[in-house]
Amino acid sequence: MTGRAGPDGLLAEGADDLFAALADRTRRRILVRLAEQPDDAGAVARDLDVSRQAIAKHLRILEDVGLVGAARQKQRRVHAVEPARLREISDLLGLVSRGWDRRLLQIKDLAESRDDPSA
Amino acid sequence: MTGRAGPDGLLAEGADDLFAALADRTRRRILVRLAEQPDDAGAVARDLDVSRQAIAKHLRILEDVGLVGAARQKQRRVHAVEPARLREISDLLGLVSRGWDRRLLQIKDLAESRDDPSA
DNA sequence: CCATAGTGCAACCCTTCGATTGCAGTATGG
DNA sequence: CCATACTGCAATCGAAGGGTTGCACTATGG
Repeated sequence: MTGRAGPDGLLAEGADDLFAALADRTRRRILVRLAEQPDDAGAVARDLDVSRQAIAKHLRILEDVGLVGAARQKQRRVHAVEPARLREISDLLGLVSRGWDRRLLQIKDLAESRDDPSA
Repeated sequence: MTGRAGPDGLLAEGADDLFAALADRTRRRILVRLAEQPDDAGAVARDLDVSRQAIAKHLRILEDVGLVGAARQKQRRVHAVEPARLREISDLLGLVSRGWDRRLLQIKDLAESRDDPSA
């Protein structure tokens, strides 16, 4: 996403779409469903009890951020979770949290000094 | 969140609120801002060029999911990022992605066999 | 050739939610 | 006691987005 480690990764260009994609419960259900079994939109829709078109929209979003991939099989479009992309994300979050931990060590002291009633 | 490792963590009860909290760009900006410097709603609002009330709402949400903590200082309410909670989240995501990686090794083979044009 | 099952696009409803403004309450400091 | 600077709640506006239905298109398989 950035290559730089630290809090600013959260504000990077693609971060918005990525977090937005993950924010929807139905999309997360789709991810879990696809992790169990790659399938086409219709099959997922039947399992999750949502219309095929709604699932298709979600799949489009998940594809756009690289969380799932798709491949044509005859007239079907079979979708599957993209593990590499997934790994990327967890790594990013790891970096962010580590960066914060580092910063927050100083900040904690700082905050305590500011708590000082002498201010 | 669950204690169990694996994709299902994404569907856990609190996951919705957590991802929703992280989904908003302004809230992520607030987190970064607070990581640099713990402060009250008014100060953050001035920096981010958003109304104080809007910031206050966001802070409430961030508090609810445990991403930030607050402490009274005289009449001020000073907010700061909660590193422990942050760590929790990245750990969860790590578990999820590792779980998926494991599953997806099998799934990849499966998908490739399904891609087989002889079908 | 026809029935079937998948896709993709578009229009629409309705709920959610981010942001604003306004006002009242509370505590600090002169 | 009064001015200041916070806080907290409420009402409102507008945009975004999830879900639905409907229709046209394509390709497989009898």
